[in-house]
Amino acid sequence: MPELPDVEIFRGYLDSTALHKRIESVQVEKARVIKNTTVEDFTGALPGNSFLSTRRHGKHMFVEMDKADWLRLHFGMSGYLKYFRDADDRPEHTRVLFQFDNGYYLAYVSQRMLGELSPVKSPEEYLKSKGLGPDALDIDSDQFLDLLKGRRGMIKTTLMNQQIIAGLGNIYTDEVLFQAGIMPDKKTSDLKDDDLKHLYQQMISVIETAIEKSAQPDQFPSSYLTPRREEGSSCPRCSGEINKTKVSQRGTYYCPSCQS
DNA sequence: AGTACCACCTGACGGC
DNA sequence: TGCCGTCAGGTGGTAC
Repeated sequence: MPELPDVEIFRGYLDSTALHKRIESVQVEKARVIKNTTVEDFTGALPGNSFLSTRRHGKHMFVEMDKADWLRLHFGMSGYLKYFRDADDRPEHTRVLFQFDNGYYLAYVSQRMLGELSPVKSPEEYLKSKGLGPDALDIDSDQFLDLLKGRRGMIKTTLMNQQIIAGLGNIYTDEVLFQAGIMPDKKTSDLKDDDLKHLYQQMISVIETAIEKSAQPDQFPSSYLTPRREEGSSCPRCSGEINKTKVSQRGTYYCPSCQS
């Protein structure tokens, strides 16, 4: 699930559980998820630190440490965090485990191991080095237009490009385009300014709604497409059939009569 | 600039 | 029951 709203929920979860607790030890179960440093340096640098604060940019989460570099967490396609005390509650695919001096643990879980953790000097430096675009919640309508105008690719591809705008992935891009009534394979350059303004409003609305609903699709408004991502389901607006296709090699759901 | 294709991983599911 | 292809909400590299 980890797109912008999911990562924002993870951030709030870490804030309300693991902040300001002294790290006693760090256990790396799968070295593959640690990037830009060795497992030894990673596990050696953290004990004695506390998590001071968190930030999020797009799908990345940054954790400020009091003595070491910032910690960057990315969740890939299957990652999440879990704070627990009893060993029985330890999630199955725990890849990194932080132990605090209050006896609790924070697990970084990633079944498919496509996520990653790395130390970074600062969030800004990392974002710059990767060329990430601004966070989707950090731009206004005019900036959105500037970022998208003149793009020749398909609108779904453009919205999912983290170098243009950071935060939207496959699921939420489909939802935003459904709410905006725009076909995912429409060329971005074919959209009028008014279309882009409407699209911007829907993007903000979808993201804010998703965060408000804890990124749980079963709590989304009944007008949302996301809980109906399966072939043969019916459109929440017109009751017609939801179609599935591929855009940029990704499974794409849309309503052929509500989107054009 | 844009796109197709492959790779990285694990696991669930449907067909045979 | 077992094997196999396909697919899954991410990203990065390569080749055209």
